[in-house]
Amino acid sequence: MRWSQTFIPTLKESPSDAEIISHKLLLRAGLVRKLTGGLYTFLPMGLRVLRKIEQIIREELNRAGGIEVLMPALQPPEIWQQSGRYETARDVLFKVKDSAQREWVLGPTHEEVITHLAAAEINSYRQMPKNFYQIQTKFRDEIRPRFGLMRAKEFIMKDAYSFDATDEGAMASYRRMYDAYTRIFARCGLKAFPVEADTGVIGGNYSHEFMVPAETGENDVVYCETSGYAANIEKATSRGPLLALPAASTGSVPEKFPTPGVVTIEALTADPYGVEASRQIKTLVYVADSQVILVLLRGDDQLNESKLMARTGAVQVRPATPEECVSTLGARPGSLGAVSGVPAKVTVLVDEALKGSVGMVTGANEDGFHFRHVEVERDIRVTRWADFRTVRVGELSVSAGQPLKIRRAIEVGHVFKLGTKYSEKMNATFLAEDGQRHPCVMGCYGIGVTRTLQAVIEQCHDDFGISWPVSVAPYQVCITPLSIMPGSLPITTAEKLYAELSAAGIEVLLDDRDERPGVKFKDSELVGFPLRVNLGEKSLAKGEIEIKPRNEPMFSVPIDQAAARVIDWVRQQSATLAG
RNA sequence: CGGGACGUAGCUCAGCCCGGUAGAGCACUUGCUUUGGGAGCAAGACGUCGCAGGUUCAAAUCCUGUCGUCCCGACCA
Repeated sequence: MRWSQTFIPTLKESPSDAEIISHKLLLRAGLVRKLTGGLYTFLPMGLRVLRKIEQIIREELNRAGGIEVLMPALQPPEIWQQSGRYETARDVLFKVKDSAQREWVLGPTHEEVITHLAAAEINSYRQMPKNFYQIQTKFRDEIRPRFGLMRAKEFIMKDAYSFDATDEGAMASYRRMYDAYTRIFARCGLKAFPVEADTGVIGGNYSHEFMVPAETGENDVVYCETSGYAANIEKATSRGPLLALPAASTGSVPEKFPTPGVVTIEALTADPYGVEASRQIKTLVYVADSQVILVLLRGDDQLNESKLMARTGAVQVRPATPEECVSTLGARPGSLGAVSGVPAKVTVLVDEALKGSVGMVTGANEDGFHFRHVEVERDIRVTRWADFRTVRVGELSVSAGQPLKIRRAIEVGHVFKLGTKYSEKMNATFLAEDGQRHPCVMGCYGIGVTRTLQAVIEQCHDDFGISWPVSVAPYQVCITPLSIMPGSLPITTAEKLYAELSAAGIEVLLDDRDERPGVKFKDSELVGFPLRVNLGEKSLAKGEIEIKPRNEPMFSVPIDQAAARVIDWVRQQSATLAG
């Protein structure tokens, strides 16, 4: 391809609505253009990268036994009602009406469609395992699209769904996909690593997210370098808070004392009270699926809502309003406690960090008063103990007892053992060897294709622009003649090299624009081609061609060896990425 | 949905406080010069100042509303 024939609108300056580096580079390198918030047009260079990532995904999934299908993006709401997600996924569902005022759903994912298919078509254990996948545009009614392709209203996703006759079979399918994902991201040149993920209301222990470390990511990953433990902070556990609780009881009974105007943990730590946050009990009132519950944490801990949902099985949780607090406990937030005045029907969930705690301070359910000398196990009616707190950096890992670290990351993939949640609801059953009907055991597996593209940029760039791994680069080589005067040595040599490389199957872009060398150099570095070949009068006169890998120093080779050296370089880089 | 900021040329932005002929740089067109790291000179084209009302002799500028964008938060199947 010739530069003048394609369309690469590069920009010197970043549009002001781009915040993070990968978003700026997407625009500056002419890969995409914004139509409106969360909706982007892929231009030729961006589309080529996208297709390459898709191709890597296809190859690896096919190798892992996946079979490609294509499901409708437009879906009837009935199947969403059947699975129950018409309600639970309400906030992200795009709905449209046709001319007859009939409602349709634009699919954010396809569990319902594929399970509907399986229900009709899979009747025997002999038809399994099956693993269907597709690469398709998804729609999600994001409240706040941001960061370019990272979080968009419309995005391309690879989604796969496995069907097995047995739990062991489902685990094997899961493992195959986990391994395939590892290879896919490695081939894309991405340093992505799997972390344990929250399984939400479905439960179970089999969910991993593939994370790309990046400060601009929207996830916090907790990890231990010694044991290799890594988990999404929604799921992560530790050996508990670092600060130990006081060992000795400070009094035999809870004692009420006045705390006028004190409504925060922090205010109680100040004079004249001087109660450290770790000696306070934080009493949170939540509404879990319309049920009012209390959650008690140590004052210096934060509630982890994902854990709350996982432990209670609630589909939706939210903090209670001040009015709901008053009607339940008789006091406003800031003076709440569970020592007295808790209605018998209200569930009291207590974080395990409070186990054995004595000499604690908590609200008295009376505005302006707190209790001191509280012993949780003695003075509070505990419905259930569990882990509800958010892990903090430096706490010790459960397995190795070493300090945990936390870092930001971009989620690019997710593997999830679903079990029979959807197959039961949508009646996807089969006849097993034992002559009985069983629900299929399912797994689902997603890769954000457009997000992966941007994650590569986020990870592979420098001050000059993008630096594509050769496996996903829009073109592997950019030939840059410094003069395009017809008949001049640079352009004739360039044409010859272009023909040789193309014949060898190398993807080459020939920068045939009538631009000054500086412009061509800057543009090729901005767009990020892995290898550039400079053809200038001076070096050609010496019988040499300059080869400039994007990330390595330039070197010169004799003209007649140039094609072979370029081909070698590209093949070597490709081989490295292919593992 | 709450809090904040911003909408002026294709892009980045100034002008707005204090109302009076709509600006700069980059990009674009033409010519000349230049030709190994985002060139120089000259000429040129490009705008209902987001939109709608209002105040005023007069509104990019002041007021009200509205739409859009971005940031923080809430949300994230």
